[in-house]
Amino acid sequence: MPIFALVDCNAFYVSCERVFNPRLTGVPTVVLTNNDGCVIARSDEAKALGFKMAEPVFKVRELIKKHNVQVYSSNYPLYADMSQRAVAVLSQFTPQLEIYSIDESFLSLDGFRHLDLTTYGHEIRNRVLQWTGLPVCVGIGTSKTLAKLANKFAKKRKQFDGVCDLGALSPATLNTMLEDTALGDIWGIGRQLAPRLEALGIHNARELRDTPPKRMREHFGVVLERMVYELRGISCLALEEVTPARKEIVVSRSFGKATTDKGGLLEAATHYASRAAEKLRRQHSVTQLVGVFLHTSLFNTRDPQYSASTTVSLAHPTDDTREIITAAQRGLESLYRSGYRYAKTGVMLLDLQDAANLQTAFWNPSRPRTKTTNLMNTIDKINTQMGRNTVASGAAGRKQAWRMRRQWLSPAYTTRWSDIPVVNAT
DNA sequence: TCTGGGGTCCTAGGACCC
DNA sequence: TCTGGGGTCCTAGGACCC
Repeated sequence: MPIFALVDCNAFYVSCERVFNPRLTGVPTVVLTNNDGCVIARSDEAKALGFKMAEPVFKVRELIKKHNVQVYSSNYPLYADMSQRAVAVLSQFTPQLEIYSIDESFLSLDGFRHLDLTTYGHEIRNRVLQWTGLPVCVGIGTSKTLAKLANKFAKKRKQFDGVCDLGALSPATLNTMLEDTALGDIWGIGRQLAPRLEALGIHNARELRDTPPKRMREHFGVVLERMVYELRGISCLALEEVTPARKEIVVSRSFGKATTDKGGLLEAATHYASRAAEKLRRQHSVTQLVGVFLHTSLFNTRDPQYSASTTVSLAHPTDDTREIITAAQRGLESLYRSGYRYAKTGVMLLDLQDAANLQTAFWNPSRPRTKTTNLMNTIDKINTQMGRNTVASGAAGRKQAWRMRRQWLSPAYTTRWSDIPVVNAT
């Protein structure tokens, strides 16, 4: 039987801010989504004050003011860099690791059965904290689903002190803990599934575990069937060490302020198209189908609503920013209707293929591949070294009135020379 | 006034084929 | 008047994740 550990960083974005701003320690702090729209990370103090996950900021203005809560805009370059550092530490504890998200990794502990895994978990926890400044919790179990659950116990129940190995618990204790676990706390059960399970008389994790898998398959399909096995400790979901190439790439943003202006929309689409093309090249893929969508605000019900999407096929597979921009602009032109206040647009790259596997005959004969590749590589290199958008399409605009709000952005402490913190020793 | 962004997997149903 | 069965591929939509 495999053994998995899930290592998850506590309030990751808030913790990243705290590493470089220790003044925030013990102070209620929240981090917001892009556009400063919703709360996505909360310190323990903020949770205690009643801040909810994904709550819109305008609903909690008073609460922020009343308790002098510290507010930060999302600083993704900082979080991505801190995430890499944490993974580098975790890699010292296992040869097999899956980066599951920016703040979570699955570790295979198959080769460490001879150790006391709870102790090992504490070593992981201590070293990540000491070397990166990030507090993490560790959950250990014989399936990914159980490791996720164990992590939740490690986080919520003080007696575990941040590390919970389900294998170290007696069956009776585990049963009680599963009975106390709401369906929604299980990995893979969301808002829709929970009430449907309740209707079948299944109310907690233990009852789901003890349901015949076949029954779940009949009612919900293979996903829930697998979940029952996973809860029984029979692993169905393997560790994925190499991140597979993305099957689609999406770049989309809500606007800082709704716009009626076609020019602004085209600028935004151009900007998103070039960001998407960068991502495409980074994973060495090519696209032959570019999707575009735009819509008005889902929340402003007084304004007339409009939502549309389309795809534009390309004659040849490509990773050329210029071709992708042209396609995105054409798509947007065809969708645009005047008289609406648009809140969001996005560009998708679909039908992705591995560039290396493509036969030369499929490339655009009017654009020699080597020339395109050299140009794109050069642009990517410049933008990596000199900062994003050092070289960019003029059609993305200079004013960028549509760009997102980030009112409370912290410095790029680890990724921009001018922002590196200065330490004074006296 | 103000509500994120980027993904995956699965299923059902239609088109089409032999 | 009668009108199979099985397979694949594609797409849209639902549900979930962080």
